[in-house]
Amino acid sequence: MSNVMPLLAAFERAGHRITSPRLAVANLIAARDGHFAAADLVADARRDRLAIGRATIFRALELLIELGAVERLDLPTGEHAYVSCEPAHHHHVVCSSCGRTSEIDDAGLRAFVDEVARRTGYALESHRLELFGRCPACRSNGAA
Amino acid sequence: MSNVMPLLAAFERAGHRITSPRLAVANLIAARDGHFAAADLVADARRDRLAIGRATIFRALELLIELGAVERLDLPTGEHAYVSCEPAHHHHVVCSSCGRTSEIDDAGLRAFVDEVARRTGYALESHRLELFGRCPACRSNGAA
DNA sequence: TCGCTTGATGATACTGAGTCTCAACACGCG
DNA sequence: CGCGTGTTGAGACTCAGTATCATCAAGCGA
Repeated sequence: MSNVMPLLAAFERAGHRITSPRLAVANLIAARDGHFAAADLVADARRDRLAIGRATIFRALELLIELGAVERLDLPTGEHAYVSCEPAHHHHVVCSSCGRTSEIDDAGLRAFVDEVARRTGYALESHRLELFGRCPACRSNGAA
Repeated sequence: MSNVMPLLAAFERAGHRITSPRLAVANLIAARDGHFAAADLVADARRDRLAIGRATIFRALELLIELGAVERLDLPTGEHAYVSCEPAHHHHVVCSSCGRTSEIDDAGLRAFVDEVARRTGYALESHRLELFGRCPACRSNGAA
């Protein structure tokens, strides 16, 4: 459960209208804990009897990704998932029990990337890093 | 262009038969430079007039992934791709021009992961890291 | 207020990756 | 030979994501 505001702000900042379908999608995303699939949003919309087309949900999602307010991640299983997040470069730590994510900033990664560049001779442009494990809450719960 | 042997060895080690379709798939993979999509293999097989079913290619690929002789990676675009590689924990540096990959071992990542675990309190189980950039060859070529 | 332009929407068809099903086949073994 | 298990290929299917297109709503100038 996060806040809708950053999502709406992202729309506005980029000069897109905040229409009622977009607001609805933003609400659905904000109401979600942890990562979710596009299909989840579609299901949520249907559950709530929202008259939002599938295409619209995908479009809103795509827009938010482009604006950096939502990020796409790849679970260890190879599935794609989405998370709403701050629009700054960072990485995610994903709880393999509850699916919640935490964001982490550099934490020394920069040095690691430089080291790899030095060793391989590549001019590194971007990277993708995702960490998976059990979050503190799930650990203390001992829950699945 | 890599070697077929490790792929065949992976099949044998796990007690799977090296049948002619599997051999063919291994050859197609070995003949590939850099990463490839499953569809590429299907196309290659067709081009070479090989009588191999689509399903068989996917099955062989799945098996090789399970055995660690092939890894699935996620390109920055969100597409899935495969690369053949050593069956040990490591990460890939992918050339964004030519698609070739290099493998890197720890290179200090371990310390980084520990640091993240310390900061977030997560019990980290696995991670996924991919780096993208231009390889030395492409850099000196100035080629696209 | 009318009417135009532009962005947004929703239904639907489509694509493409990957999976599932199932009947047929091939090997190893008694 | 005849059985059992592992493998195969064709094709149907699923599911995420995209493309098409006619409709609709908001903003704006005349």
